[in-house]
Amino acid sequence: MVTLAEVARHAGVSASTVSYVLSGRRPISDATRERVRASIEQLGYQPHAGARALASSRSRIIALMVPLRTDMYVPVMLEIAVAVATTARAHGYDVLLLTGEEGPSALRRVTGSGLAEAVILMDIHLDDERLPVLRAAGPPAVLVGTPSDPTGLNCVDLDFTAAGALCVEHLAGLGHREIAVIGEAPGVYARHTGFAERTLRGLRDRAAELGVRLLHRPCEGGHDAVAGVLARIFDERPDVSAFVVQNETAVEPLLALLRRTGRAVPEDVSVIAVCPDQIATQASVAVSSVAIPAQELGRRAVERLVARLARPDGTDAEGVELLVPELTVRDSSGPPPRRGPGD
Amino acid sequence: MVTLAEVARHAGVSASTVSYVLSGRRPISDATRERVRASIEQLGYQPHAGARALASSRSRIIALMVPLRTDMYVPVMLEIAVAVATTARAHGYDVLLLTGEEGPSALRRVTGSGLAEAVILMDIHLDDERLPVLRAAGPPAVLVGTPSDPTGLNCVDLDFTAAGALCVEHLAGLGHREIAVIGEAPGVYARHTGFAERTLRGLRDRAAELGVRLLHRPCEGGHDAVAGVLARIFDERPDVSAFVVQNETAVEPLLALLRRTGRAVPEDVSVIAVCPDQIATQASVAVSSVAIPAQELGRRAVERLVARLARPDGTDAEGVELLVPELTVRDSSGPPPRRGPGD
DNA sequence: GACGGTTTTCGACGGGTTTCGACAGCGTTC
DNA sequence: GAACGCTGTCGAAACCCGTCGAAAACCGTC
Repeated sequence: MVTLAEVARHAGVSASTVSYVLSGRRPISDATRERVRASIEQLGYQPHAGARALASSRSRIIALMVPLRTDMYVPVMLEIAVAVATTARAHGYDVLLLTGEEGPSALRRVTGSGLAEAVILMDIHLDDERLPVLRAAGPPAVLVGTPSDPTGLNCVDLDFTAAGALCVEHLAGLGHREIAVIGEAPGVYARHTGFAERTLRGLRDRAAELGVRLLHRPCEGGHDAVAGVLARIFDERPDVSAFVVQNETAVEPLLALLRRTGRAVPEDVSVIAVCPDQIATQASVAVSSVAIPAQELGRRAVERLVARLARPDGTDAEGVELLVPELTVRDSSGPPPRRGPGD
Repeated sequence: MVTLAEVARHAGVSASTVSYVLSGRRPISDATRERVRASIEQLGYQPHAGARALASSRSRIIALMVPLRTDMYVPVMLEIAVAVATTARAHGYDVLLLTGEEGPSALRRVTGSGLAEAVILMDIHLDDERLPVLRAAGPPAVLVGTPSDPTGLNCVDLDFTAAGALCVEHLAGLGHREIAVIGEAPGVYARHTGFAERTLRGLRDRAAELGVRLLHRPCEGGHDAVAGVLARIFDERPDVSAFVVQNETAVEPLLALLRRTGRAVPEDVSVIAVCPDQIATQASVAVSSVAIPAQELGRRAVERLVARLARPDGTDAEGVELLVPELTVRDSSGPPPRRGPGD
């Protein structure tokens, strides 16, 4: 392995000079710099990451904690992770992949050992057990998601409450008075996953304001589960004329089931979803949807973190950064059917 | 930050003793060990990762390179990644997340700088551009997937050729003589992605052996794309009685389209897929499928790597480890319809 | 008191980063 | 013209924190 000392010898300068050429933390004459650069090139020198981390106490590594469960929003998760990785690289950082498995202690481990300088957390629960670690002399952190009390924390999230409201507004604006919500799997709510509960609140609050009836049912993924939930919904509320779906795996089954039971979308029933655009556009009916800006979330999380790490005084511009949801109207939503006198 | 020296002082021993308590590379008396342990506990000591890596020239980090494109087999990718991460942790390693974006140079970077000791590569193309880097004095590596020439490389993969063969056998055994294959997006074949091409070869070879006609069509994801491909297939080969699908996003659309065009599955048409079990079981008809053992692949890749790293002589038990595919028969495959004389 | 075995310490690394100071070159000043 | 200060470059050496080879200290024995 080539070391900095060898480069220095080769270029006829001292080790510190090479170091400064690399870091640019002090001016080096053009001639020297070029000579050093050439030596680095020739010898194929690469600074040793460990030595660097030791000497500078900066590892240039960001830890990313993804949920262990891969039972929900998988494409979104991966897309965020990839966006985090590429954005981090653009800023000279690498990304360490942590799963939720180890729990909060993983944070202490990678942070306390100086392995990672900062962390990004995904799959935030309202009362997330990792938060105490962060608040107590924790490392710089950004949450992708929002807990119930974000005080002292740094969050980036889609405004799911607004997303929920937006869905109801759209449907109410079209004339729907009775809406059903097909949600995530029951476990997601049981864990008090932030985005799911917030969406639900947004839906309910705006529904109440607009005098729209709302029925929410959690739903496991897959065709059969959706079939069961759908049957129950129509049983309880035969007048439902619109669905809001927040469950990637339920979109297509719902469309199929509606079709099979003779309900045309959007003529008889409207469907809108909170899901990645890919799901919405690839469905058998292009679904009106509120997109989940996965890449944007990942990118912003890293940028916040990098900005924070660049600040030498360690001040934390805490706060929640909410992205404004946007509803794209496609082919699955329209006015409710006119009810004839006999209905 | 607490250092090893402070622990040593606190416990009244030398630094090296603490180090040996930690590493266990040398016997330490019970009394001393306990004292040191207590001090570590009390002070909340955590060894500095960088210092460790520097001194031992082992970073205990494995780099995992995932494809940048998140356009195919997303759940499988994430599942493998998560399995890699958890298995690695179980062996004391952490995982660095690389995207394909940087290309082969990323391998040089993390490896040359001693950031990562070894790498796991996913999304292997037949003539992958990262392979030269690996062969030329490369780091320990395991590929999840198989290139066309695996000489000198370490691969873990599902035997996709056998998987393809298995599909044809199953259908031929049921009596089908005319099979259509709905494949991955054209881009996947254009890139010569290993698993896609191998599956295809397995399908074709066995079809030829068994005298079955086979038609292969790549297919973008999504309902409309599948509709187009399906129409073309029935146009070219009206007698197709079975489909093999290797494209996560095409399974459900295919089922829906068959239903809509009045073809019952499996009475009129059989469908089998090469896909994760979750997709197969959650579809509107439980699909007979060859599972993609994502977790197993991730786990084995790490275990091979760890075994290799543990070998002090650096010998490489190279070779390709192929998992035997298993076909699970569900509700989507059966004998072809009997053809009346008028057909 | 020498000896074998076990336990512990000393100190030299590993490869960068950064502080401090040396030195050169140049313009001022008396 | 010598002394002085300044800026712009660079080098020496301390330091970051573990690891591990070599050697010392300690124990009980013969």
